[in-house]
Amino acid sequence: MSDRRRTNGNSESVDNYLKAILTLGGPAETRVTSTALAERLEVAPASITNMLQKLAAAEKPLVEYERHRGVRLSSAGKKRALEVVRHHRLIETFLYEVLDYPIEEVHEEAERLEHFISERFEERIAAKLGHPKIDPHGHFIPTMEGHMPLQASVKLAEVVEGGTFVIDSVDDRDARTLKQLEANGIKVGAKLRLKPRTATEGYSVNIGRSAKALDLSREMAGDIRIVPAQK
Amino acid sequence: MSDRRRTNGNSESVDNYLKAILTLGGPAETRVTSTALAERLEVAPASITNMLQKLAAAEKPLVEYERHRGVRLSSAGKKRALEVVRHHRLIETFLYEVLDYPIEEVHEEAERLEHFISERFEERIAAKLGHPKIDPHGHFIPTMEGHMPLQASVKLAEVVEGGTFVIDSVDDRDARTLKQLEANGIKVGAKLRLKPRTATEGYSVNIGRSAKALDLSREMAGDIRIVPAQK
DNA sequence: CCTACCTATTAGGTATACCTAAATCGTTGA
DNA sequence: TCAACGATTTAGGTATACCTAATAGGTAGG
Ligand SMILES: [Mn+2]
Ligand SMILES: [Mn+2]
Ligand SMILES: [Mn+2]
Ligand SMILES: [Mn+2]
Repeated sequence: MSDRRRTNGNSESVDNYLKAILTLGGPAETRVTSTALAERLEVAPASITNMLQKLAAAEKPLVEYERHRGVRLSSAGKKRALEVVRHHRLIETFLYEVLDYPIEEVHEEAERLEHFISERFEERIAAKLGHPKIDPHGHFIPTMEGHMPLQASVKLAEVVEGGTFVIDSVDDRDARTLKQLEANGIKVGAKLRLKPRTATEGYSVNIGRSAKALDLSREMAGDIRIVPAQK
Repeated sequence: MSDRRRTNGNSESVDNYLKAILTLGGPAETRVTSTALAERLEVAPASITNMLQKLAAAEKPLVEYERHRGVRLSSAGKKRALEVVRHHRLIETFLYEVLDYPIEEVHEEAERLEHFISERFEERIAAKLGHPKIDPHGHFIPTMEGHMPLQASVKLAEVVEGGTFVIDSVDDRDARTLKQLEANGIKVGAKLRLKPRTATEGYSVNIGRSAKALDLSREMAGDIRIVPAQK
């Protein structure tokens, strides 16, 4: 099967590069370095350079690449990246809602299947789920047209002032941490009181109306995004 | 992604070879020729020879191969082939029952996804469906342990005497023909009266209690399997 | 302003899974 | 028996997507 490409025409690898560039470039779509991609994709830097040159040289380039200056997505590349993200998040939602997966296991399965489902499959699970806008981790699901609102939340680990917050979303990539969060009642939509941070201290929070303070590991704090609670 | 292999360890290609050998070898597990595989998999004969030698030479061989004498599955190969068939048929059932796919579209999607789902996914859709034994085309779904009853039905195209029959199963690989069958009410479990065949004639049948005779194309007749009606 | 040092690219390889063209094997009919 | 023919295998390539080692580029501190 030399043509290990799906309906759309990109290989699984290419899809993963595009998604990584989308994520690492952030909403500002800043250029992404080879090293950053190498780390994210767990591939040697030399391999990254190779792939980027190939993607940039294609008839219909998926990225804009300048030697030694990093890459950004072309509009075709961005379109495809958002489509893959849509697949990923719809699949996660489906696995969680319909197939009763544990929250920490949806990501890995979605990471594989996102590349292989047809447009029909995408459409059918979206319909079955009532065209959801948010996945089980609190992330926006891009629309069929490739639109996605930008995230207003901030990383808990970066918040200094204390206060009451609502959990906006959690990172989905580390199953272990995600399971710990879940076990401590840290899930999307939950309320959380955060102690003001004093220099060296860790992160001490109260979940919901609990009086018991919970000390978050650095990992946990880094994987949680929050927004100020209403009023 | 040089390691384009799933949880289990075989590539998509290898899985497809194993499945083809299982099917072409039939219940008697006769040796399958390179040519037969080449046709089935739409791959050049030379490529078949290459792959068979690789599969036979592996530490844990998936096939028994003798130069110029064809291949058969080893017991490891058979185990994996049945697992892939189980995936395929569970996915088809799922697409049909849960996602409301048209019958003629389930096969193609299953053909891709069968290689990429996890054991958990397999288990969850099986549970959701109530551990079905038969897929939407009337084919047995191998059990988790790798058992599959053998098919008692015969090809309609090979039946000479007339009589009343029940449609046991239909071939799933040609979407066009399958759609035609469906459109004519030819579906699993339906009753069918077949005129005795006179030498050159085609296949004339009545579906259900219909008085209108239907002339089947060679294609259609070849894709239907039937069993004598009870009593 | 120039060297270290880190980043990135080039060069040269590997494995998988294909392909075409050129042998070679096996069987069968004269 | 044996030559011819079709089936099968061998030989030699391609494309994708990786890798390691060697080289070159950029920049920040002295
Ligand atoms: Mn995810
Ligand atoms: Mn992926
Ligand atoms: Mn099928
Ligand atoms: Mn398949």
